[in-house]
Formats: sequence, C-alpha cells, structure tokens
Amino acid sequence: MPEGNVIHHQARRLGRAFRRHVVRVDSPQGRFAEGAALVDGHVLTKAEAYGKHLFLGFDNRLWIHVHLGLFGKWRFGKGERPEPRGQLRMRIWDEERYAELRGPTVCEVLDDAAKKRAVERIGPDPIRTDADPERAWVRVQRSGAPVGALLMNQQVFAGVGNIYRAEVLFRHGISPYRPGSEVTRDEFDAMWADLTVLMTAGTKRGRIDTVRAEHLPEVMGRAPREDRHGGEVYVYRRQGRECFLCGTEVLIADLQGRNLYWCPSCQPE
DNA sequence: AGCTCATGGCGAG
DNA sequence: TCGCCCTGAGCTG
Repeated sequence: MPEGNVIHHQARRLGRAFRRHVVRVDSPQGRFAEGAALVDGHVLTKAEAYGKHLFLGFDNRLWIHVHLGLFGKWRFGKGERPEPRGQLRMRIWDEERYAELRGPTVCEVLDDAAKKRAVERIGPDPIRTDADPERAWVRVQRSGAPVGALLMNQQVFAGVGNIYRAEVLFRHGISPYRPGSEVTRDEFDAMWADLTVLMTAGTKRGRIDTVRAEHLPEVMGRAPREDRHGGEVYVYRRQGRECFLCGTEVLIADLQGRNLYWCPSCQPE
C-alpha cells in the first residue's frame, strides 16, 4: 500500500535484480497470461517509476506497466521460485531471483507509444530529477480546490499519498483546507523542495520519516511505538492524540474519501 | 469464519 | 460524489 517512494524503491530493486538479464514472465492466476507471453524470454532493459506507476522495459520495445493501487504487493526472493500460492498475477524470474506481484489495480503490456502517453498523463514527480515543478505550480496557483486535495492529485504531485500529504502540510504550517490559489510561490517552492528531500530519503530507506531531527527526542519519547507504516511522523494516523509540538488534539476528517490528519493549531486556516 | 480497514484510482451519473 | 475494483492483516467470535 505504497506511496511513490516505495514504487521507486521497487523499481530500483527490480532493475538491480533483472536489468540486462533474460527473464521469464508468467501469470499463474491467468489474468495477465496474454501480456506475460509478449515479454517472456526477453531481456529486461529498464525499470523506472513515475509517481506511483512502475514501468519495466524489454528488448522488444514493449513495457509492463504496473499500478499497485491500495492492495497491490511485490514480493522478492532469491533462488528457485516457490510453488504459486493464492492469487498470483505475475511472476518474473531468472536463474538467481524471482519477483511476485499480487493484487495490482493495473498490470498490462504497452508498446512504446502507449507507454509514452501513459507517462504524459502523470504529473511531475518530486523524486525524479527530470520533473518540472512549474507544471505543478501552475495547477496549484490556478485552483480553488483545497491544497490537501491538490497534493493527492497525481496530475499535480505524482507519487504523493496520504502520509506525505498530511506530513508536508504540517511541516509547513499550512491548513489542508487552504485553496491552492492562496498558496504563495514561496510556500509552494518550500513544499516541493521538502517533498523532494523527504520522498528521496523515503526511497532509500524504504520507510517514511518526516520528523525533523530537533523534534525526534520529543517524538520518540512520547510515541508509544511506530505505526504500521513504519517511521516517525507528526500527524498521520495520530487523531485524538496530542500534537507533539503544541499539545492540541490532532484532528481527522474526510477529504474526498480519504482520511486527512492535521493539527488545527499548527496549521490554522 | 467473518468482518473491517488500509499508504489508490477509476468510471458512472 | 459515490460505488466499485484489487488483497491481506488484524481483529472478533
């Protein structure tokens, strides 16, 4: 159940494992059988992520496009691949390693042109060094939608999910309900730079940490244990508990069908 | 065994 | 804005 940092992490892992290798691909469950047959036995040439989308390139100019959605999962292993258990949408393997994919929203094969179109539909991704934050700024600045909604819009901030949304707004003292048009250029630039740092760190560490070093003693002392997502955060899933910085109760609300967490005192409207 | 919930996103209306 | 799709973990009983 990943945000963009995890997808980038997985892309690197798949690339390290299989790039320049002839790989086998199949679909024990059957739902990806036709797609798997198109790339089975080819050399994997590239593994990359744009936001939450993963692309695996092959030497016949075809791509596997994967989107995990809320439930999708990769499992990696070394050695002989195990007997398929449960719903296994896709397997990739060579003589040394295997990777298993379960529960994705999207798992399909695209040709070059379709892959390019798919990438064009995805907004700038703070983790990618080739991202153009200007595209995001234009959207934010022209929108009356709450910035808490814009941060979840993958055409504006690709790869940002519910945790990074809550945390970056807290770190910048911005109410999730502030309209995009009322976010200043300086605030936008600071948030974008912050997302780049936080999400890139999250890619390397494989978990999400958003607490500044100077607040860590306080947070570590008071947080009973890490949440299920791993890592230390200020407000995500801390509804009903005291804000680490000011003691005000952290609130939860529904914003477009997703849980939103914020401190009304540190992030005033 | 059955229910609820989760870091997502799409299409219908 | 709503309902629906995908799966598994962590409860309850």
